[in-house]
Amino acid sequence: MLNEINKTEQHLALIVQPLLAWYDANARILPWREQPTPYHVWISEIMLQQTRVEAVKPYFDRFIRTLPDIAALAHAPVEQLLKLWEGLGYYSRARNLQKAAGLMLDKYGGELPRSYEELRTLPGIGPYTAGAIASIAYGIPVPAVDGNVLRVVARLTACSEDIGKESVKKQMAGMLKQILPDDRTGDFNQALMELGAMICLPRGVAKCASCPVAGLCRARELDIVTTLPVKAAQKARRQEQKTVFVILAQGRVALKQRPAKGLLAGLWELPNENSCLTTAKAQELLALWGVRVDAIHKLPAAKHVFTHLEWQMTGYAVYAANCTAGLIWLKPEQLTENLALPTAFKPYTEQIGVLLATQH
DNA sequence: AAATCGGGGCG
DNA sequence: CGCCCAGATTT
Repeated sequence: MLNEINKTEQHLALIVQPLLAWYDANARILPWREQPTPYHVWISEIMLQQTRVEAVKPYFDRFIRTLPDIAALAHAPVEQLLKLWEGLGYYSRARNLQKAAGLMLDKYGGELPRSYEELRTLPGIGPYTAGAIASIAYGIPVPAVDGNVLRVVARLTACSEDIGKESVKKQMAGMLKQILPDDRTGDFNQALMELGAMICLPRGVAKCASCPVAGLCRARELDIVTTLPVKAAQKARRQEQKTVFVILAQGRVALKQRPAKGLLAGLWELPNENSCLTTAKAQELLALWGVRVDAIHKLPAAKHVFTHLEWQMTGYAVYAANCTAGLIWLKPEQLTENLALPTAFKPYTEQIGVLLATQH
């Protein structure tokens, strides 16, 4: 067994030089590569967790302009932070970013710590991100194993094990650590990811004809590229019914803040109920909230898909006689400028302007 | 080990 | 519609 790993390692070692040469010629120009300071590398790596490069680009630029350093991040109002993160998802990433910035001020002289182990202790920094920051920002020889790397290595070595298993990730990280070129650890880690993102694409669309290490790919030899990597099928999503209210009064719309924990923690939302209500039942609930209804009409149904959850939404536009206590009433521009709203409510929030302008 | 936590792009 | 993305944390 150990012998098998050694053989695989010797084989993998052959990719280092051609991969680096390919990276030198083909690396994308990305905002966080322009001035790869530890702070920039850190922010980009957190944003890139489970998120595509193209989606991150505009968020990264705006974030760095607004909060250019660790101190600015640590001292930013949390509402501003969440507004900068609005639409990017996995909002605990933003909160953890700020917690970690505080720790850097308190414990690390206002800088990122310079070792894998210390980075790993900070909130939001797991095995991948610690490896990425350590290697890219500080040249420390540690691997950075993300989804791209798992796919690339699984194919190069014709590994048919489930890449979701922790044991498989550790085995690959162990092999990569042995072959890391000491003088270019950050470039090597990025080159593996870049190859996965540009050439060694998921499913049946890998561009093997353009791959700098196609001649070293066991999966290609065996003609099993499209069957790799192997991943366990994921469970079906839980379905949830929702009734969402756009409640309007005196040129304002009613909002409320979500709980501090759980899904979309602390973000703002349109008042809603976890069931599909008829107009009559909706009126009863509104009465319970103290809303005096002048007019109510149904809005189109909408759906929002999360990773493990699906909202089937029905909506009501409600013209109210009063601005009820217990709800927060805002003018449309206050809403868009200051508060972070989840994308899930977009089908309804984007109608607020028109609904306010409509006579009822 | 399994569940939770967003949102979007693409075949 | 299902898969996957520069994953981490909690249970």
